[in-house]
Amino acid sequence: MGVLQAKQFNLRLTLESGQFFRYAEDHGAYILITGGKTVRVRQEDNTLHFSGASQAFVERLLGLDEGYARQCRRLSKDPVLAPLLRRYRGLRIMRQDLHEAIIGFICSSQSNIPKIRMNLNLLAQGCGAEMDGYYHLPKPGIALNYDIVRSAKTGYRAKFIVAANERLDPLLLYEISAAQYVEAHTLLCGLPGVGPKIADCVCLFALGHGGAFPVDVHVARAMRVLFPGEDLSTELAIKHFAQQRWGTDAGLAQQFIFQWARDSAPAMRSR
DNA sequence: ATCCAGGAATTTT
DNA sequence: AAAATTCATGGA
Repeated sequence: MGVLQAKQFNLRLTLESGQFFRYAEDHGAYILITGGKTVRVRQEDNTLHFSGASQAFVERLLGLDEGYARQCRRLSKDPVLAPLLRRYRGLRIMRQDLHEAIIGFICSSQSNIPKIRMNLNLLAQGCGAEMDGYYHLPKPGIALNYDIVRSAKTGYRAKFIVAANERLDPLLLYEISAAQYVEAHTLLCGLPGVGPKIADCVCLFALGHGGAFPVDVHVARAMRVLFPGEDLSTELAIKHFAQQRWGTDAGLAQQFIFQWARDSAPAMRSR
């Protein structure tokens, strides 16, 4: 058990913003099933009650480091972003387990959040690592059975998940985590089923590379609405524009833009 | 029924 | 090199 103060933090918004999939709801609290721990977290205003892991583990996972206020202050100077920051104040970037994030985001290709969560739940159950009544994803070095991955309804992604998992030994995982942003992105893109978008998701949500800017179909649409007149013809052009405009805060900006795009999806459907 | 979903790999211009 | 097609599956 533990208690910590967390100002400018919204647990629900952060967990349900599409960056993290291994959680379950339980009577107003969240169970986070990650990193070999089953963590229970509940927020009351600026107070966070937690159990199942150390305070340091919880703070790292949820992105509760200093620096958020400064990042928000810098991004608020952008008149386009300022209203989004006000609306979604407390939305943070998590720092997840690298191996779990890679598997999770391979599942994310051409999918949706509820289905990704279902895939990972089935995969964890199929691999059988139960703890505290919850099933955890297999750790690095545990070979994945293709039929089990396939039976998790991962579709055409199953072979990528198995093949990527084969390559993800502790040494490669360490090299990825120790690398700078661009090199980490390159290494990740070398994995089966990992392209530039998923590599940026991993860089941002697991490795803490604040300049990473994953461009999915929603963010691309939103960027073209928010910045008409700019050359945002390709995903790469959008990413470069964002990195030039927001630098190492680009990733946080992306998270606000993605949230806004989700909320206003119907209105943008015809773009 | 038909279409789309936080893309990437493969094949075809 | 750029553009089109394919890849499973669940939900609307």
